Amino acid sequence: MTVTIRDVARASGVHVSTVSRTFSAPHMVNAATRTRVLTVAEELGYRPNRAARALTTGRTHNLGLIVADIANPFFPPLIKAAHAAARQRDYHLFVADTDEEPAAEEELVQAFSKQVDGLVLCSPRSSNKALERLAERVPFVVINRRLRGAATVLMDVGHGARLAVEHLAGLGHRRVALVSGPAGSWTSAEIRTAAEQVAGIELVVIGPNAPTERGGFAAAQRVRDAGVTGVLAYNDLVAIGLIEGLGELGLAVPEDVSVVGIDDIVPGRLNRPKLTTVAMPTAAAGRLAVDLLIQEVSATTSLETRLVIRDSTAPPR
Amino acid sequence: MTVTIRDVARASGVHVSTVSRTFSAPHMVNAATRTRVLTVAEELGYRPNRAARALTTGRTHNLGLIVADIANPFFPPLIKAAHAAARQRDYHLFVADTDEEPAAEEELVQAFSKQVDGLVLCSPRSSNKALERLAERVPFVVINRRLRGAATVLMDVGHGARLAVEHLAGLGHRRVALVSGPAGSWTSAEIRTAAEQVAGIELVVIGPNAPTERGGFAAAQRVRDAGVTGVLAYNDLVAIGLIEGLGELGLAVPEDVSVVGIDDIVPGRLNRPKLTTVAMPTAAAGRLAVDLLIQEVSATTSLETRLVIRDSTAPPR
DNA sequence: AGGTTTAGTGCAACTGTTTGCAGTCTAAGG
DNA sequence: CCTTAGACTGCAAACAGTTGCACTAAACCT
Repeated sequence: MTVTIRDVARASGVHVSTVSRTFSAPHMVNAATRTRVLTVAEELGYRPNRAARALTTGRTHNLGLIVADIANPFFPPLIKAAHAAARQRDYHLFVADTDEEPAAEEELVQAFSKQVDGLVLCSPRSSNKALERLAERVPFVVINRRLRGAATVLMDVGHGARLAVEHLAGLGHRRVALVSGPAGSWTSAEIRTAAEQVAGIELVVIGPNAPTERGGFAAAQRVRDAGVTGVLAYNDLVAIGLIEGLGELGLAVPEDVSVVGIDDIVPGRLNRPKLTTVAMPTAAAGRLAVDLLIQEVSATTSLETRLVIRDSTAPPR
Repeated sequence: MTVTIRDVARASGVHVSTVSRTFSAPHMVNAATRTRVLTVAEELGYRPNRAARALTTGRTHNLGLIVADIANPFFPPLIKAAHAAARQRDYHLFVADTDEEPAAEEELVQAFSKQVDGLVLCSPRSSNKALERLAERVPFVVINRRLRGAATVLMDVGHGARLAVEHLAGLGHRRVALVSGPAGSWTSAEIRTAAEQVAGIELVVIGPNAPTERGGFAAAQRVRDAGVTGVLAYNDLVAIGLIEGLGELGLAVPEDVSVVGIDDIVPGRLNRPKLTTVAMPTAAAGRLAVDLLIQEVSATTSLETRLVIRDSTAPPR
């Protein structure tokens, strides 16, 4: 029914091992036989059975990608790029999501570990200890989290955050709020450290907050009370919620308060105001992570971010 | 190194076949032995090797999902739901994207066919003939396309479109444009048929158009020239582009023209105007498709859509 | 009591590929 | 002309499970 290596062998008058080799080690077989085998294989419609191959070699040619939430607009470009990179090297990609529950993370890694050659973890929330334990089961590369010993792809939010605050400073803002993210987030810490380094700015930190519109909305009150004219939000969702919340309090953006987001996930041209934000190289990160994984190189990479200035920032009045 | 079924067999004093059965057909083995085997397996940290299992059974316990573009906000909720449904039944999901190129579709199916037990195709663009050919290679279920012989999950856009046009009619609009989608799209045809059935409305069809913001933007001119007061757009992206385009021509939404989109993909509360649109049950579709696939039932299902009324529609003035 | 079902387990063949080892043949080196 | 190193290719044993069949022993039936 399904055509196997044996059928091809029989039809082309060679031994199965030769057929096997024309696919997995072409240089070991004579050019003439190789082309013969290949044409016969083509005619018969032979496709190597990956399960069988996996069984002998121990490599599945599958990779796993674990993100917090597939439906979070931050991730799809990353997933897409990772997928493309994998495909290019004849790997396939499983995508899983933890639904923002750190507990699901370990469980997923366990479930995947036997059937992938490696894993990409995006902003994992598990403890260092847990991650080190998992690293023994299956090789992985981490995105947006510093972890000694593991290959790492970082997006330099720190740099982006500094650009953002400098942008606000340049517009004349002197008192700026940082509406931070969830406690324990590497990204959030990174942003804060960078923001604090900008000279000539008085920084007030408001948080921790949930990294959602709701979280931003809830922070509006405190932002107003802080008496700031500029805000850097943990991410775009928070920024959106915040702008909405400020509106309820009678404060207009950017007229009364300037707001900068992070991630650049807000699509569409319909947004008012269009959000000034820090664009993240998500696609590059996805691609790179997969490349590192396949080539089994253990490196730490830091990707550039950039500030996109739109309409949610203006000089203070 | 890796612990196999044989190690478990030895350690628990039974034959490998018994161990195999405690995992793949528990009812066939005595309760006492079963628990003994299970505890031994647990102690040894045994995990069944899916590749080996796939080799003998011919079933990989993997499914494939092919969409046009992972990064298109319409799909992630569908992917997420499909993934969750698969996981629940101990299946894993490969996601692939065609990058909107119909040619990539067939190629992907080919590549997947040997290593998945089934495929979910979202709005496939290949010809009926090509699809029928592919159906012989691997079972699949189709989302948003009618195809005899294949299991099908439809989202009832027709109904949604009718609701939308009736909503416009109810507001007092008499002349309405349908800014349609790409030629050959099942969805676009469906929308048109439904829209034409609404009584008391003069419908002018403008299109075909690219299903993008750019496409909508480009259609603005013709919409103005058509002298309509209401518009139903092929999807939200088109609607957004159109609103932008109308703006450039000096027409305000909803004051001068009412616009209804389809898909409900525009997130965030910052949009002005907030788009009246037809919400699609994408998550339900993803879940259902996977369920149908796993259970190998061949059915045609039609999922309800609903109209979400926001701020982009108003009575004509 | 004798025959028959039934539950539980063992045996061994089989799945499709890879790969170390051994053999053959050719061409180059001495 | 003999030796030897390559270049190819064949052989057969893995890889980690599943499954039809045979077998045993206990339970059931009349």
